Amino acid sequence: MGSSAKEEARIADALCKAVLERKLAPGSKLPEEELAQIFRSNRAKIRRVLLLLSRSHIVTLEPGRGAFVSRPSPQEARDVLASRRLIEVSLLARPYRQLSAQGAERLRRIMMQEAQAHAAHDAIAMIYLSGQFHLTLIEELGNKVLKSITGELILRMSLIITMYERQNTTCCLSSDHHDLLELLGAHDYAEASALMARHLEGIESCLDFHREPATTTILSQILQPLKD
Amino acid sequence: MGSSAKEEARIADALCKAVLERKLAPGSKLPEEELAQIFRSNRAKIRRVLLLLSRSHIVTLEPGRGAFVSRPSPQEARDVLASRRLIEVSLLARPYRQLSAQGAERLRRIMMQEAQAHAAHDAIAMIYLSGQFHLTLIEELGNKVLKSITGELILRMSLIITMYERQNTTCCLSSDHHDLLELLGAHDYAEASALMARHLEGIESCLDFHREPATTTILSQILQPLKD
DNA sequence: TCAACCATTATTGTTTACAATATCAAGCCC
DNA sequence: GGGCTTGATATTGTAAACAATAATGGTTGA
Repeated sequence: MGSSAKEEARIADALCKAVLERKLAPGSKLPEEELAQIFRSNRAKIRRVLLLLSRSHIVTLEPGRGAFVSRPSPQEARDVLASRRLIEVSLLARPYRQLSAQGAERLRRIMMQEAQAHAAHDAIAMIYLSGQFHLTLIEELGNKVLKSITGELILRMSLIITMYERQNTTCCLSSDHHDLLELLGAHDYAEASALMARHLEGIESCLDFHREPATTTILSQILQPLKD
Repeated sequence: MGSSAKEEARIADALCKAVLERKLAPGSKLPEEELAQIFRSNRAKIRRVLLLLSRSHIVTLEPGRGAFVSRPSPQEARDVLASRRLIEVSLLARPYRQLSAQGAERLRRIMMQEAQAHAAHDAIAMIYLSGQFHLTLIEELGNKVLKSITGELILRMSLIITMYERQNTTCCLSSDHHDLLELLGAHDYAEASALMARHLEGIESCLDFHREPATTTILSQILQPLKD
């Protein structure tokens, strides 16, 4: 059975989800044996997953020392942010196609879930849904390749925000998503693009690259609930 | 010694180079044992390389059947082309920084090599240098993340062109690179961006997605000279 | 008391052999 | 004769044992 790829995808997704939800802090060690136990897998599969994640810059492999959750440098962080800005802002300014009725509906549905998560003070759900909103937008106005590229950038942004976020800041204004959808419904892409630029700059303004955070974080209880 | 990563990078680079130079046709089978012999390596390393290349969409792993050079579908091809166009055209329109004197010098050097390759009718060198020109441009006006993203897209474009190129067409007008550099030297980014759009559209117009090409290609003699 | 050194332990990296699967060819039935 | 089944072969996939390396802790000597 070719279920091995599926199982590895499951493990990789669980790790990515943990990164996305800010549970796995940058710098955390990822011991192979321990991960194998947590996911009821074996070292070989874990090893392949870590190799793939290292290619996505989510994990850093240090030869002889093992795998760690990546700690993007300030420069890398700036580059990731700027790249994402370029893609999303430019796509909105000149989308490959108009936003369809179904597309608008998909986005509206996500936005409503965001509102629910906001009301429930579910920060984790809000982070996830915010990403989904952006990715769906890109898929609707752009294509799957851009979506996959941006998906990786969003994942890296999670690490960046975890490392460099200022205290007492409330990032990710979900009200922007509402306004964005309204502009897109009116096919005012120029204004939507400008709003997206402000939206992303808003996120960036919450970051402070001067403080070198001591994100030595630990693991097993945090990952334990992921195994199912 | 941590030389294993280096060796795997060497093998991956050789395979990518072969794809770039259109020597490895899409659909070609990549048997692990044979690759191990060609590169004087072992199956385990080859296996890791193929896994990584599959993540870059250069190689497709079919469970139980092995690794093949990817055959991008017409839809994937269109998406890759459009994504690259978005990134390069947008970056030129609003670069992160002005083109520096050193940057212009780097580009000029590549362009001169292109002219030499053109004079020598060295098609392979021309393909490689054209890619280098675009990547250097992105690094100078943008950043390393965008460069790496575009590098992967260019690699995928090689597969696409191999599969869908019309007969008797001369793609990649190197004269465009000359004009581009001139516009950038004058800091006329709007015009440079427009030229880049035409340049990339020119490449796309050489493609024909209707013909399903029988690119069942073979391997060992083609890869043999790569082993050194 | 602290620092350097050495032995121990744990973790990673590699190789090997083995199991599973797909491919191919011949034979057989229709 | 064509297509299907069946066995042989080759290739991929997996597991386990082994080797190498880095982290750990304790000892020794100043």
